[in-house]
Parts: sequence; C-alpha cells; structure tokens
Amino acid sequence: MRSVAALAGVGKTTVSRVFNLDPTVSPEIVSRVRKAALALNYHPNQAARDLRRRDGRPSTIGLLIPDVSNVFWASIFRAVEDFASARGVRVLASNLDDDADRERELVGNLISRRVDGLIMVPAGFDHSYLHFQQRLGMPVVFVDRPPLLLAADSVVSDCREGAYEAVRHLVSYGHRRVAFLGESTAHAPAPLRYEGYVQAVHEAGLRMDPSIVKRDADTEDTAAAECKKLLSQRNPPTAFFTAHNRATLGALEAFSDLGCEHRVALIGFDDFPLFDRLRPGVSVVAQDPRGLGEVGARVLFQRIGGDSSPVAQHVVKTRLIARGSGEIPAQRSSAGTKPRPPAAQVRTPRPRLRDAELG
Amino acid sequence: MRSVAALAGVGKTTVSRVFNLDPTVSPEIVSRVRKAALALNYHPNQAARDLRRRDGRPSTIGLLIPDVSNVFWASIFRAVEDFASARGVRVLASNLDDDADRERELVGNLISRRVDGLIMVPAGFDHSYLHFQQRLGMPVVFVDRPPLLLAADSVVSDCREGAYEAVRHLVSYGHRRVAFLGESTAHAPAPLRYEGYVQAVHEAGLRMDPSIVKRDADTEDTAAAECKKLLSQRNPPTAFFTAHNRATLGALEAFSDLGCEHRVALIGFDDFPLFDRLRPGVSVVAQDPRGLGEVGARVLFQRIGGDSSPVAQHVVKTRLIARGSGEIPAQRSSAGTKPRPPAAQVRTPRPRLRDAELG
DNA sequence: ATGAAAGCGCTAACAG
DNA sequence: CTGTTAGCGCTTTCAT
Repeated sequence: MRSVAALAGVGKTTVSRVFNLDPTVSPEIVSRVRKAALALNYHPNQAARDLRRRDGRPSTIGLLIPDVSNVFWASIFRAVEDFASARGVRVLASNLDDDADRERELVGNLISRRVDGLIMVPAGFDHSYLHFQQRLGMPVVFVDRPPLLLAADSVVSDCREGAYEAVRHLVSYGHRRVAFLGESTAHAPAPLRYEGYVQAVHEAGLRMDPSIVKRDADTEDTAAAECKKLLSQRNPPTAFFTAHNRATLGALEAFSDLGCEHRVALIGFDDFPLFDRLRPGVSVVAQDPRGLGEVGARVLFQRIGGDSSPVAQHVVKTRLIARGSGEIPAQRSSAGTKPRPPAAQVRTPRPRLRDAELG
Repeated sequence: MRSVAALAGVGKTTVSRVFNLDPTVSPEIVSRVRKAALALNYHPNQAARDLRRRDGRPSTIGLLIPDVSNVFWASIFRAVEDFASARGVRVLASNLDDDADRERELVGNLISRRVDGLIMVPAGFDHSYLHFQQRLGMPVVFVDRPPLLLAADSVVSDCREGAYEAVRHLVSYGHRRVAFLGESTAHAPAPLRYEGYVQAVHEAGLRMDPSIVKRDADTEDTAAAECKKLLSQRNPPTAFFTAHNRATLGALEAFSDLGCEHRVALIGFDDFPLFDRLRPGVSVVAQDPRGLGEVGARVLFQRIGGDSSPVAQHVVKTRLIARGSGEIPAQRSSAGTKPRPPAAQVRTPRPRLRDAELG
C-alpha cells in the first residue's frame, strides 16, 4: 500500500479511501490510484482491514453442516453462499459429520477468525457455550435442527406435518399396516417425524404396532436390513414411511432385492435426484433445502444488520410429491412374498407419469 | 489478550507462546494462562496473527468450483476439506457457475485474504493473471481442467482413455452407430472425451458420421432434446456415449420418454447416485472425484510446504462400470421405433445384477 | 524461562 | 478534498 501511495503520489489514507469507495476522493486521483494498484498488483490486505475496522460491515460468515456430499446439505450450502456472495461476504464452510467435538472445535476456530455470523446444522446437544459470543455480537442461526440450551434463531422444515401428511396419504390408499423407518438421534426432526407418524396412525384408528416401527435406521445399510426383516415377518407391513433420504435409499434397496417394489407402498421424507425416474417413481415429502439455507442466511444478515427482534423459529413448508410408490394400494391378501407385479406395470415398462404434486 | 495476561499475571508474550504451544513455557504458567483464557472466553484473533506471522504455516486455502449442488464437485470439495481440516487449515469455498468474471473477482478476493494456496476448477480461459501471485508464493492447483496460459500443477481424469474405453465397449457389443453427446466448452476434458470417441470409432473401422455427433449438449435439457432428435432420424444410432453426467441424465430422460431404454445402449462419462438402481442399470465410466480433490490438496500442501519440483499434471484413473445399459447388444434391424423390449427384461422386472466392474 | 518494545497493513480520528 | 497520527491484536526480535 505504501508503494501504491508513492507511485500515485498520494498518502496511504487516500489509497485506503479509494478502495473503500469513499465518494469524497476526486475522480482524477481515483484513477491514478487504481492504475498504480494495477501496476503493482496490489490487493488490500483483508486481515489488516478486519483488524482495524470498527464499523459492522460483515466480511465473512461461518457455515457448519454435516456433509456436503449429501445433496441436501450441499443445497443449503449453495443457497447460503449465493445469498452471502451477492452481498460481498465470503463463507467459511466445514463438514461436521455429526461429531459434537468437531462442532466445538470448529466453532472456536470460527470465533478466532471473528466471523461476523454463524449458520449451523448442529451436531451436539448443548449450545450454551455459544451464549457468550452471541452476547458479544456474533449472531448464530440454526438450520434444520433447533438449538439446545440456547436461545437463537432457527429455520426448520415442518417435520411433524410432513410426516403426518405422508402417512395419511398411505392410509388413504387402504394401508392399515404402515411401517416406520427413522433415525435414532434426539435432534428435533427425528422425533417430530415420528410424532407425525404416530398422530396419523392414531387418527386413522389404527393400532400402533411397535414391531413395525424401527427408530434406529441411521444409515442406508441398516435401513435396508431393517426393511428386509420387516418384510419377511409373518404379517408384513403393506407400506413404509421412511423418515430421511438414507432410509428411503435403504428401503429401495431392500424392495429391489426382494422384488416387491410394485407391491409395497413407500413414501420417503426428503427428495433425492432420480427418485422421479425409478419405477415406480418414489413418492416423497420433499423438503426445500435451498429455502432452508436462504431463510437462514436472510435471518443471519438481518441480525448482523442490527435486528434485535425476539428470537424466532422459522418453518419452511414441505410438500408431498406423488410419483407412484406412495400410491400403491394395500393388497387384499395380507401376507405372501410371492412376486406378483401388477400386470399394467409389466406390459408398459414406461409409465409416462410426470411428477404429480399434491397437498 | 491483555486481560488474559493480566489475569494470569504474566506478559502478553507468554500468552502468545502458550497459544502457539511453545515448549519453553513452564507447565505451571501454561495452566494458569489457559485457565485465565477460559474464564475470559478468550480466542486469539486469527486476523492479527496472520498479519504478523512470518513463518509459512498455512491457515486458510481457497477453493473455487462450479457448483456444490452437483455431487461431483461436492465430492471434490469434501475431499479437499477433509485433507485441509486434518492439518488445521480452513477452506474458503465459492461457486463459480462457470463464470469467468466471477472467477477473476473471487480470486482477487482470495488474494486479499492472503490465502496460503488455491485450488480451482477454472471457468475462464486465461490464467496468466495468476502468474504474479504464484511468483509471490501463493501456489495454485487446477483440478478437472488444466490451466491456460499459465504453468501450474493440475489434476485431471484420464478423459481420452475413459471415453475410448467406453466406446470400444459399446462397439464390442456389435454397435456400429454410436452417437456422441458432449458439451461445447473448450476446456480440455470436453475435447479430450470427444477425441477418445473419435479414436475408438476409427480403430473399429467405423465411419465417422457427423449427424450423430452433438457437441453442444451442455445441459440436461438440451441433451434430452438432441437425443430425441437423433433417435427419430431415419437411421438412428443404436448406442450413445454421453460425455458428462448432465448429458447422461438428459439421455435417460429421452430414452424414458421414447420407451427405448431397453433397446438403445448407453454409457455415460461420470457416475451418479442411483444409476445402479435404474433399469437397466446405467453403465458408466466412473470418475473419482474424491481422488481428484485429494490429490489436488496433497499437491497444494506440498507446494505450500516449499516443494519446488517442476510443475506436473496428475492423472486420476477412471473405470468402466457395467450395469446393463452399456451391454445391450446392437439390434439386427437397423431402424424401427416400435417398442419391443427384450423378453427377458420384461419377465424379470428385477434383474439382480450387481455392479460389475470391467477393465 | 519470561518480558518490553517494535511493527505487520490497514482504517479512524483528527487536522489542514 | 487530502495527509498525519495513532492504534487494532498479535508475533517477533532482543533483552534479561
């Protein structure tokens, strides 16, 4: 910067002003400074800038998600980055893999970097450690899972309602034995999706059968295994509700291995690429990951901007997408594992069905 | 930091030493300082640190990719983040959307932030502007696409070979009219995949027919449209090679709409989730995105560590995965759009085929 | 083994 | 409109 000032024949303050778009600098000097900077390949040092600057203009935010490899989290990342990028803010993102220790460590790191705000999908179950930083002016927004032991803004899907709709949809096709495949975590979405299931089962006047409820299907593999086990019981379920995309993937694998994808109904929570192209198409309660990310970013930037309204929970709606798997009617015969695909499906191996949206 | 020093009853130099794990500090003082830091919720300011530090220990690297929403780029991101994270380095990632201006802008931003290195999937076609920074000690590694007008390390897939294998595979199933669906960009991978196609066609003694070569299938939609057009010609191709995952997705859509997925062969470049679950399974030349990212990160960190060996291009191997779509033999009758799915496929709507790897 | 002082590159307060 | 002066919070000499 010294050299730029020298080359342009001005003081460093003026150089600073030029790069901060201070309108009080004469146009002639601006161009001289810009030219000098270009010649010397000068790029203002952001670290020094952040160090001195007292005004609240944000320059960086942190983002903590479970795993970018999963398109659901990747979409949230994308939405946050788009929002921030449009405002000249960079985002420091890291994968947590649902590891609470990693969460603590990375949050500390982001605090050290004095990020102007933080958006996170938490891994741990106690976020009180963030209270201090919050009070010090670093806003935190929780996405997908609300904070625990801390008052902070959050953005979540309407899990209970989504699950409720899904199961009601299955019941409306005559199913009286709808299995539940969900994950074991205590983070809010999991229990809420289960509650939605329970509510729908009760309202339909059906019996809650614990033997067709699996709440430890955390991975695709365990979900597939549980699913197979359920289907080979003496009185197998005629429909499945899977509470997250890995469970849905697992169920699809099990169905495929057992050859029953055209007989057993399925609705999954959370959409996934190519679900519309499988046969039958996979009906889902689609979440809106971009919506979650965008609302999260919007709320964060409002807080950074000084908004001090009461902390709130923002709910992003889900929507049921009927593609076939969720519209398979309950079979008359309760049991029977003999493959007997509906004739129509066989004769026309290309159901032209386009995504049909309901609800 | 002042307050921590005061509370611990030591000088700030000592506090600094404690946080830099300087072994010359007495254990008793270390614990006193740590306690004080905890009590005051002190987190050393990374910006100030970066400002003063002369030693070359990296703290942040930049990563520029086209779009995290696509699992291919997301996997590269994940691999880079894992590698960096294990070394205590954070990564600043941004999406470029193949916009060259954005590339310039974001690179400038990363330079301003004094990132210790940069990994990028370039959007533009002239990277000479990086020469200066490179000389100033900021290593740059290109992933997926090599640099243009700049000498820098790069990590790429063996595109020509992969495409060549794919087409040869199709030819070995009797196909003599293999269509090509690729993108129009001039970035190396696109022309190389085309070259592999041409080479295989020539070696098989087939005639190059420009009417079944489409090099402007940049999006899923245009690929689908081109594909449909080709299939409704008077002498349609009996097999397709699609040079990137969006083209493959487009072809799948077209096949599905025309109901010919069991008659027309298809091999795509780059794998995609659920390709193994479609019927027929989608045969692909799989890339190794994690490998690309990991090698890229490894090379970058070596450069940061002072490695000054000659710039190199690292090639990550692809592998052919046969799942069914690429093993559909050429039909005797050259034309005919009448759906006539092979009997076997119809009677057994659940081919238990597992991924079979070749090559 | 510890501390005092200097200064990284910038922006904020004041002058002029 | 522009320049001067004084730090931001840290790490680095250089003393002790």
